[in-house]
Amino acid sequence: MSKSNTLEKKKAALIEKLGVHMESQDQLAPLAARIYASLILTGKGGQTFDELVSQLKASKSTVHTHLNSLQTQGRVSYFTKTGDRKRYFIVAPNRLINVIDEMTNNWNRQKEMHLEILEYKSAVNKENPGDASLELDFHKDYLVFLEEAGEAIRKLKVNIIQKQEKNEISQ
Amino acid sequence: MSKSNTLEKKKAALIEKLGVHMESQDQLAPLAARIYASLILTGKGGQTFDELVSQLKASKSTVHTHLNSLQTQGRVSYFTKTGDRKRYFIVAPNRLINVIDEMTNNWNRQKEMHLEILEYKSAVNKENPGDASLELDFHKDYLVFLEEAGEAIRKLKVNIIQKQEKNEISQ
DNA sequence: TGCTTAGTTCGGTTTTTTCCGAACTAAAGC
DNA sequence: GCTTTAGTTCGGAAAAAACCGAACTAAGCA
Repeated sequence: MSKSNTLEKKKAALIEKLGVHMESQDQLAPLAARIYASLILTGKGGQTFDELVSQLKASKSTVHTHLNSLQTQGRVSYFTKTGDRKRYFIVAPNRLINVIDEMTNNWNRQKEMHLEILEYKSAVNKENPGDASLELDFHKDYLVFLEEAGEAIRKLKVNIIQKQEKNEISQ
Repeated sequence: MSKSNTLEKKKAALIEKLGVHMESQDQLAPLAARIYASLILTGKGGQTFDELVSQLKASKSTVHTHLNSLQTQGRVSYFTKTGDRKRYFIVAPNRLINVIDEMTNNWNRQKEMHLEILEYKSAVNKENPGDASLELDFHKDYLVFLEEAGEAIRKLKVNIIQKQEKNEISQ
């Protein structure tokens, strides 16, 4: 707990920077992003409700609401210490795998959208043959891209899981 | 121009669906997402300002504002026909490459953020040695992931460009 | 020169998001 | 049983985003 003043300031500045970044990146409300950023920078030790309230100078109710939604989103979880009623909030373990999964899910949704668009466009082409202004190729290329990007990420996921398993054994 | 009523309805429904999807995906205002969706479904023929206004039942000013920002974002452009003052708005050519570039830029920004976090965390560790609660590994794994994902996407980009060049020659 | 078409600007309304405060609950400790 | 701690709920204020209408410009043409 002997953190120097400079480090406190550095942390506040990084919370701000990370917060702004994640507001748009993860579509979080400003304060939700700050909470999440703070937990990232704090690590496994976690932060209590009150620490977050005072550090971020926000109301209890707002911190509460955002902590809740962060938890249902699977970004945040907490642990307790026996004989201590406080909750210690932390970044959910396995976040890296979650991020990867969210990314692939997202790409799958995009794939479905483009398939549906292709369907619509070929229906239009059937009524208006010889038009060829509908750029089917764009969507086909996009689909190939999504397919291959997904494959690349899937391989990375396997690698990461294997690496994690190895680390657990050697601990 | 002899589009059947069923197709019109199908288009409206798809605009809606694509619109909702892109509102969150690309952080566009509802109407901006509808405009963009409509242009995607319309293809190279493009749509005029007035067509968009009447199809989307929105005000000229709103359509104008959003068309403008879509253009500065590089998502939309337009062409004109000689002797016709109207502008025909279309999805910007080369969108696929743009999307890939945006993705890699995004990942680069994330890399910088995580590097900065690692820097902060090792500064903390220097003041508090033997703590080890700061999970440096998470960020290191994340960086590896971003690095390799970026590499995979870069290869895809090269493939797509080569394919496009081949197509242009054979046309 | 006046009229029409195509697009633009700006002030302000509506809607949505974000946040807060005050009152409340539930559990532990004295 | 009363107090403190830790968290929760809910009604609504404040701020931000999205959208609109009316007045305006600029270019072509009658």
